[in-house]
Amino acid sequence: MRKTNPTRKKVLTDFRRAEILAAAMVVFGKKGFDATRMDDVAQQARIAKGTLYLYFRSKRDIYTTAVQHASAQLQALTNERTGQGHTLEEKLKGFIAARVEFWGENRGLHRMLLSIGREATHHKQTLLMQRASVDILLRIFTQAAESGEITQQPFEPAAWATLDLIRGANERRFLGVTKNAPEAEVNILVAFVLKTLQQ
Amino acid sequence: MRKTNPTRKKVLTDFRRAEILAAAMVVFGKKGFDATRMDDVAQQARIAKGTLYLYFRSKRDIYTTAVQHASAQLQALTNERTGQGHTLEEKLKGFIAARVEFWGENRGLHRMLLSIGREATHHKQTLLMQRASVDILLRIFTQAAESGEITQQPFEPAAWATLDLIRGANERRFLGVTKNAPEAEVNILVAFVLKTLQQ
Amino acid sequence: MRKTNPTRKKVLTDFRRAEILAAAMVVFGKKGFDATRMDDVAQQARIAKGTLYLYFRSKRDIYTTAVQHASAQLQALTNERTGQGHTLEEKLKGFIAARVEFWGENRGLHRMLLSIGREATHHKQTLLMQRASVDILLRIFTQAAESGEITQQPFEPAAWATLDLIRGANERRFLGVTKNAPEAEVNILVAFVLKTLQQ
Amino acid sequence: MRKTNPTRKKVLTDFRRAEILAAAMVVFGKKGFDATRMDDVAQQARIAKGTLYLYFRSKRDIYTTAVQHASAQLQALTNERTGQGHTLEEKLKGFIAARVEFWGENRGLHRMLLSIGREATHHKQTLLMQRASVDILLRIFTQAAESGEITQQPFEPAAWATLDLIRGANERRFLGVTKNAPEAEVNILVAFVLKTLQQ
DNA sequence: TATGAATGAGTTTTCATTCAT
DNA sequence: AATGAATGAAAACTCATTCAT
Repeated sequence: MRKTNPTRKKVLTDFRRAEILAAAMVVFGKKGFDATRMDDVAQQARIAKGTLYLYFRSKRDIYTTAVQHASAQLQALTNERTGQGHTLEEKLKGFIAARVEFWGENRGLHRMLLSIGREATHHKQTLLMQRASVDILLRIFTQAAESGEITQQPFEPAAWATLDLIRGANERRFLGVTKNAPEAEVNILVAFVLKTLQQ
Repeated sequence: MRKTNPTRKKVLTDFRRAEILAAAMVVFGKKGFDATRMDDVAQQARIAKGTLYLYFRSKRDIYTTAVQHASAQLQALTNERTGQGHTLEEKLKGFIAARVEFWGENRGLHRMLLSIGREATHHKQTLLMQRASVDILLRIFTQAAESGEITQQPFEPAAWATLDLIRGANERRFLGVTKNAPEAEVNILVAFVLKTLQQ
Repeated sequence: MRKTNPTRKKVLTDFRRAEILAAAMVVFGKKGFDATRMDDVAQQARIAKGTLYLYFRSKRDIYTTAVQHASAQLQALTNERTGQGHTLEEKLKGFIAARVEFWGENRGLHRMLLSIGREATHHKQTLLMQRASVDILLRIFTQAAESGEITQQPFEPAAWATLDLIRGANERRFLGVTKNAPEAEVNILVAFVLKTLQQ
Repeated sequence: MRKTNPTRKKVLTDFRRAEILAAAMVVFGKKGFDATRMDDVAQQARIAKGTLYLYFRSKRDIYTTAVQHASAQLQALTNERTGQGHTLEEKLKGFIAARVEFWGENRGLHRMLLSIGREATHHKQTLLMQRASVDILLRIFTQAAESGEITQQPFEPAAWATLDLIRGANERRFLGVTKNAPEAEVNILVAFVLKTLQQ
């Protein structure tokens, strides 16, 4: 008769939400927001359509939450990877490796997020996420300049260029255009970016 | 009994098709494929919705044709611009300028085409278009290597990187993140790519 | 090629709207707002479901418009009928006859409107309509008092009572509980109300 | 082997059913049948949604039972109140007071019951209930005629009119249109009905 | 040829009812 | 007996496509 431990309930709910988000990422990633049917998400999550609405308010709610989720995960992974490095090259490698790994494991999401969304509503979210990444890079570059590894210069263009190169490389890997191993891919990208920062 | 010159007729038809395609590019570019309504396209083209179906079989048909159209236009512009140059830098500048100009005038299309489409059906088209661009770059790079301007190396990575950088720069211009004049943008990009090709 | 006379178009649109409203009144009246399916309305109007949405924004829009329509019609009929009378009895007869006739011809609507709607959202509309009727009665009663036909008194209770009696009588007629001819019904009601106004 | 007294069990069951019915009356009255959610009823009854189905077969079953319940209660109260009176006025006052009190305490139910229901299934129930009330009134009126208090006449119209007036008065009180105290309201109604019965 | 009103299949969302715990 | 998460049928509404004019 008594309510069971509310924490227990919350854990279960969070678990279900996570399951649904995982399923949604797969389907949204494969088909995009518009072409995704709630039926598809439900089927992927192996639950009934109506159940989705016990955990999320709407299709858009699922999408938005999935994006925020992914974004947070990526930032965490980036901090972890870049924190381990000391030289510019090490930090840069960490930054890039985080993105190659993360998107490699969340391929669907990549298109969902990094190709600037078709729908105007998604632009802001995408830009915010990119902005956060650029800021991390700027910090890395500035520190390297302060420690004399590279010369001072306006780093913003190089930061954006770095993101552009990573995005392109990932896309081509996911589409099978290129077939480098992740580590090789990372090294190629690091080399490119370092060249970019040279005088 | 027939009076109308069939050629004359064809010209008219082509003209109408072109008008519709132009309208469609605007709307598809602004809203994306799914969010675009046939009503929107008709209104933009200043014709009745039903008329669209006299010139195209379906919404998807309009989309596909628009993409092919744009692709052809871009190739033509690229050939023209790169043909005028003699040094690596001149040809590269032509290549990049063609893309900055073209997409600047067809902003809508940019998202429509260069962000790898969400639906699998669009991938092929996008990749074909990119492949054509990469091939042109490879030719430019190889000629420069032959003429001793740069050292021989596997140029494919640099070619793809060039496209990545152009795409990113254009996106940011269209979204207002960066505000460089076209010429300045081109110069920045050329410099980046040349660095990329250095030892 | 030229647009046809815009008036012509408006006439057609109004006609369609009227057709849909008529159909909607029948179905809403029979089943009530919630239990009515848009399919039902469409079928009753002999058009496709989607067509409803070319003329009305939503189910509620159809309902609201139908109510306003009916309300306006009733007011007009009331003014016509009461305007013809000179004595209290004649005017009262006009007022009541208008309601017996009108609802007799729009039975469905009667339940839709006069049984105070179940849903809170409909109360305001219903009350506004009743208020308008009460005001007409008050004017009639006051004039009769001024001309000495009846004694001055607070007329509002009698006005509401009049509406209550008419509603009940109509309901019973429509449900087959009573079977008086309309004229007889009107006379009975008039007699009741006149008694009510006596000292 | 059985231990539990079946009567005891039945008492418990009846108690639960009564609790649920009370909760249901509140919610149905406030929102109407269609707009009421089983969740609402469960919450109001402070039990789980599933539990409702241990005591009732369906939403409609709850509704129907609630109506019958209310109807029986009203009849009982009416008998009690009218039984105390000796003159026409006293009995009539009892009859009306019973209805003003009862509905005042079960406001929700009022709309649920007395506004002739939208769905045909509800009509019969409502009519049966009204018929019972009319019969009581007829008895009161006939007795008064026999004792010479009023003259013989067809009393059915006056009986129905009485119900109409009570219903209207109650509705307006519940909606806040009028604000008379219950006793005042009763007196006004009695006066109206007595006038109605005069020559 | 051009129109735009009409269509109805397909989509998101709701909620009475069921059922595993 | 009680719970409340899960279900899926059903409803409102959209929009690509058709077709009578």
